[in-house]
Amino acid sequence: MKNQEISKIFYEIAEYLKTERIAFRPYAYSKAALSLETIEEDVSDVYRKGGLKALEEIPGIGKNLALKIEEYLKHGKIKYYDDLKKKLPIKLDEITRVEGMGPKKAKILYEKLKVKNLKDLEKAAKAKKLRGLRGFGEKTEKNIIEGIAFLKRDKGRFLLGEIMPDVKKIISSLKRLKEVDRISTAGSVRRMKETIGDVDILIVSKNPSKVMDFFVSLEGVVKIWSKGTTRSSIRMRKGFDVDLRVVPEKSYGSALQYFTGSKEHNIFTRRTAMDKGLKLNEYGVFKGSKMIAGKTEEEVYKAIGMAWIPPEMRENEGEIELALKNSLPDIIGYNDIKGDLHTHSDWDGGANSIKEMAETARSMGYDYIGIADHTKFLKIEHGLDEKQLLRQRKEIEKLNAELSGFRILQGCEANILNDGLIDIKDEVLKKLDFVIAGVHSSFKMEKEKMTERIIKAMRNPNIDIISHPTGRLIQKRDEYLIDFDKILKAAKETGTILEINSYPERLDLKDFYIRRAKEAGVKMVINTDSHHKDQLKLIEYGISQARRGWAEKKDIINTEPLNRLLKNFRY
DNA sequence: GCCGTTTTCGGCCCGACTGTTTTCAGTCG
Repeated sequence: MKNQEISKIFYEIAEYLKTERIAFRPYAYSKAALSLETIEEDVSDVYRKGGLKALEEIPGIGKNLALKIEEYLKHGKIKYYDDLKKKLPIKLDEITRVEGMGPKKAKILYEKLKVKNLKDLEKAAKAKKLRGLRGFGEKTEKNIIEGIAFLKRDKGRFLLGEIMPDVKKIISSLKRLKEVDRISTAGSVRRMKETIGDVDILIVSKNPSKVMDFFVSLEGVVKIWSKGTTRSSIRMRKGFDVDLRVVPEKSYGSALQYFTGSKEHNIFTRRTAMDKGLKLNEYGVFKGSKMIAGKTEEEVYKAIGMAWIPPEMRENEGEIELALKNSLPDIIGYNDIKGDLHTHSDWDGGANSIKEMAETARSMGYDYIGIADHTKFLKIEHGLDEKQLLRQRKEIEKLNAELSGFRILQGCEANILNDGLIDIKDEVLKKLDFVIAGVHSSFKMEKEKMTERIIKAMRNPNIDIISHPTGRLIQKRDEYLIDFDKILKAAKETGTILEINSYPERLDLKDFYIRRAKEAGVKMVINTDSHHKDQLKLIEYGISQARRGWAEKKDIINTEPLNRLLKNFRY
């Protein structure tokens, strides 16, 4: 798809234009770049079907940019961009990734010191050549060296599940401060995005300097980027940054709305407000100079004619249109799950016994738990064979006899072999309460073969659930190649349930696919894939992913009580 | 360079903070 390539070029052009101190045109280019990034259609298709006219229909693309897109599609390059690069032959995108380095500083460094890339920049800074240049001093030099070190160490984004425990700790420390009147996370943490760049926190306080003093001296702070009375920014030992903002009580709601984002959501909400003759910013909603809302998010959204939108949905993916009509989906809540169906016990090398897993599940208020240990093909995971599964069944029956008001279900996480067959005999699968099947080998199959492989497993009437259906590991491994539409069609036909795996590096299905599954009428289940009883609480991330995919309670089978749940299983 | 029931010109987000200056430019969100 050419969208991303062209989008990247437009973003770079915007940066180049900033070095020339041109006003507004950079803004137009970045807006167009963002637009290309987010549209679903391939620009080559758009152009093929409707030519330049159709390109101009894309928001943010006018005559001029349509021509540049055409040029790229035809010749694989854009002359305007090449000329800009010739004029300033440096790796702008690379250099501006360094915290504190923007396009204008980059230009100065090229003109004075011939700095062209990250390497040159590091060399010059370490040789103390930056200090003395206009706008540069010792501190800037030091910050640049540290910024480069950070870039080298990390890709800059963290898994939600990786930093959420730290975020909760920071929030509860701040909450204990008597100067803090109100507090909330904002930004991508509040939207529960699968990866987080930095953490935003918003508070109301009548004594901000006290709060800021406390904030910058929190346990684990390794660097103070900035400290003021309305905003401070720190880096934690783990490597992520936290931004704290203090806002007045009367603007808390609008500030929360503003800083929660996403950027695209905000652009659209502000535009909607403008259409109604109102102005929306972080301080409130204004009619002329009169403030008509701001204290709570609910009243802010109401003032611009919308229903309150759950943070997880705020990505400008159609939620605003629905909020205007007051017809947002009633997405699943964090307390709607009645049991976890994908957990591992010490039978396959997990940390805890079946009984311990069940007790933890029960203490979380669940009505049932499914034990789904690996099966024999996965030798590394001590997979169970037919005999062991039948023995395990006896033990679970015994445990259930001792329990009332709670039920342990026996499943297994069987392997879908390369040919789509399952590594456990059907007559044994039939005896279990439910069966999960997943791909755990040969991830690099061709798309068609992999799709066929999974669909064949779905057609086995003993298979109820497909675990982590796309196989991705965030920042580590891409999803395997599958035709998701075909998978959905087969799931619908066979009544197979697709898993939303809550494991922080999986989150599989991801939000985008969840939404498609929901639209296709395919049922899903939110599981943790726990190998330890403490991991059962990871369910929060599966639920947030489901919310980001607009899933409702009725789309998720493990929101149902036991008797209804069991009807979803075929044998 | 885009956009438009405020429509073909004049807006486009702008405030906070740092590090440099000696009143402000650059960066960030």
